[in-house]
Amino acid sequence: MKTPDNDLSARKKLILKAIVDAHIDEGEPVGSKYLTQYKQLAYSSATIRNEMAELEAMGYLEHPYTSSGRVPSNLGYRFYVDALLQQYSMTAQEIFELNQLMHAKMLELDKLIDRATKLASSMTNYTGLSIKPRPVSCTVNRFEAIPVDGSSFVLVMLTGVSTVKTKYVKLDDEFPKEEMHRLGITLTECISGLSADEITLPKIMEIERRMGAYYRMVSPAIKCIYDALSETDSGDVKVEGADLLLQYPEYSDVSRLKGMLNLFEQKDQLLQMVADADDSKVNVFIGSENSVNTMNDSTLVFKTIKEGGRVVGAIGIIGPRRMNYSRVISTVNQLSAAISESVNGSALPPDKNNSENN
Amino acid sequence: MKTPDNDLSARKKLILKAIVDAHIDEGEPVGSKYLTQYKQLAYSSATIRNEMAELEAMGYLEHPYTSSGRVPSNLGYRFYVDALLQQYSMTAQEIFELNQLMHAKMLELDKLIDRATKLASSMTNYTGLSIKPRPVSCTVNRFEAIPVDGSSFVLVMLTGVSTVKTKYVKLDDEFPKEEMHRLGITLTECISGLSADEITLPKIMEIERRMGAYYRMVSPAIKCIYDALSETDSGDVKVEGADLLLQYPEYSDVSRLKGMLNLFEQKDQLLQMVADADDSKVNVFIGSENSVNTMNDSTLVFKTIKEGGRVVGAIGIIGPRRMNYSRVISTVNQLSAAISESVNGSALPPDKNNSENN
DNA sequence: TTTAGCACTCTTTGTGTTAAAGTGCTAACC
DNA sequence: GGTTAGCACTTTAACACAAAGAGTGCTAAA
Repeated sequence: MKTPDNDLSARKKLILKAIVDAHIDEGEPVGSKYLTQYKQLAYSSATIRNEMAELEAMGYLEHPYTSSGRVPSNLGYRFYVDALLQQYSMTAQEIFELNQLMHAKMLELDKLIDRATKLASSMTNYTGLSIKPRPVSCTVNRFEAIPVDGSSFVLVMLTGVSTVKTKYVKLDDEFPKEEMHRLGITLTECISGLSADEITLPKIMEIERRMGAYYRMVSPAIKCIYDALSETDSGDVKVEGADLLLQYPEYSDVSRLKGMLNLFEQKDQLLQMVADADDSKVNVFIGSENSVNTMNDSTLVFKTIKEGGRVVGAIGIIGPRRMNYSRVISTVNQLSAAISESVNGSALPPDKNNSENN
Repeated sequence: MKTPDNDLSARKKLILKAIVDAHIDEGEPVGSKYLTQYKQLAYSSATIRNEMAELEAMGYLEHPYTSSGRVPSNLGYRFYVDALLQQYSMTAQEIFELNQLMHAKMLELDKLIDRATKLASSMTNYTGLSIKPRPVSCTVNRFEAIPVDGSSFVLVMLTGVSTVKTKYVKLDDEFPKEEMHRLGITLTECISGLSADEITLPKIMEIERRMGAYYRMVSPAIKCIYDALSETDSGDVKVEGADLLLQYPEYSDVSRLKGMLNLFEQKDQLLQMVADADDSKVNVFIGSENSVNTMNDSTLVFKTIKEGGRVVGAIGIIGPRRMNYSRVISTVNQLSAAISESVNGSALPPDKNNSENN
């Protein structure tokens, strides 16, 4: 549901923007009298009152009760984000920190996303979410078996998505170390690039044949590969700076805080949102848009990170619905762009900031 | 400060235990009248009242205000845990789950600790802490360099503590893949078993000499090794099930919840506690024992996990001071014992449960 | 030594009152 | 017609105050 700009007169837009800005600053419902102090609104409180009544009728504002200032509705915030928001430009310090991150040359995606999320959280002062979906069809490009002792080795798997997985494999017997090494090579030759369900019995038999007398190493290794490829904990969501929520009055209500902490534990829901999201722009879920009803008064801003066309993660910021959108959106946008650049080698231009959902 | 048993008459002990039990069950201050319903206490409320007054004078009980039932003090809980608690025995289901964990043969310590913490949290219904200190003198037993492309490789490090670390190393130039492999072997030969500060310039020069014309691969690799060994985020604390806190009324007070969430973010403090702790038994920090004042009304129970005499991690449970101690202590004890067994190969007998601090 | 009884203290809960904030509407004004 | 001033109305927030409830401490009796 796109909200066309021409629904609203220029003055209504001005007033709506002023209300959202004021509410973001003050955290409290804003009244008509308060708005008269804005020099751009050279009208009396009564005029503004009339406009506010109309904006409310249109669904952009809400009344907590019969008479105490107005608060933007989800739709109001949505319009603000889509049409009224002006681009935040980063300070020198912020750009510096961002460059720091990019020059770390920490090319392992997992760690990169964690770091970026931490940075995003500290830059915005909201809680960060480091999201790493485990893609359904994860494949391994290269296997390497590193002997630990005679009867066990570490299987290192370089996946297609700039990550490294390791599994400790315990064998039932003693085997020569050279054979373990050879197993790695054989696995790479036979099943690299295949997803879990493409590793068929004939393939496994082929590997066992190649391993000759040492065929009994194969089965435990394959089991571990299955585990790694179809990891039961199907994705990972790390929460960075949950305590930051508490500085905002909306979370001094225990039940609301509870909802939020619950959301953090139900990582599936977050992963689902990321999976369903538009991966070309910054996504902004305001309030209870998009079904997750626990976050009725919160907003989630995130952008996915792609590698070779595949979504491999996302960094997000979650905070009160009354958040500093321009700041948060541009931070998330810049950081995810920085990571994509780092991972894909070439710099993709950051997307336009605006987004639409619902 | 050990509390000798003979400070208290048998009846006082009985009453103290009854008070702690009742308070754990009900969550509210307990009064003299309430206690008369315990059939073991065949006394009138007045008699119990007198005893309670004395217990309070001795410091075992506290008065929230002039007149509303008593609550155990830190000292009261301490005495309860040290002297009055009887061993909780696990149900068949719990033993089953525990065995499940042990049979997973997931020999990577990190993952093992995470799994066990998750299990401990769900078994006790309190928040779990998966604690992995980065030992000061972390050493690498074996290096392996796995080429990714001509100018980068993944450096896999098998550390002395059953963990695997990987670092992505980006080189400034193109190098043959065989040389990358040879670098791994050379590193293993020259600096395996050394800690970060033992990797001196002569050693590095030796490695460069051995790599001959390819000496320029060495410096980026060494840098990564330094990073890995002295990882700035010097340890890792994962919080499992923070939302479980919210079911306990002590955390419906926002400021207390805030303190707890804060504690979760200040991982250093937790790591310090683990580092200072007695590693031979289950540690129980009750209330504000041991300086961490943010957890005034909470208790932390944890036990370290040792491998080859070194503390390599800990699993812990944190919850309201009014927690089910017997349950929590035995769960933590069993799970950490199971991990130690799994890691050290041989089964160490679980320690005695009791503990003392402060 | 134990118990019954009672006065006392302190919290909790509910109620009524007042002040403040902000709206909605009407009528006047430019 | 758009804008403004004025005023009645509504609702919350804050405060005080009273009544109820719970549990103790103490005294005196069993």
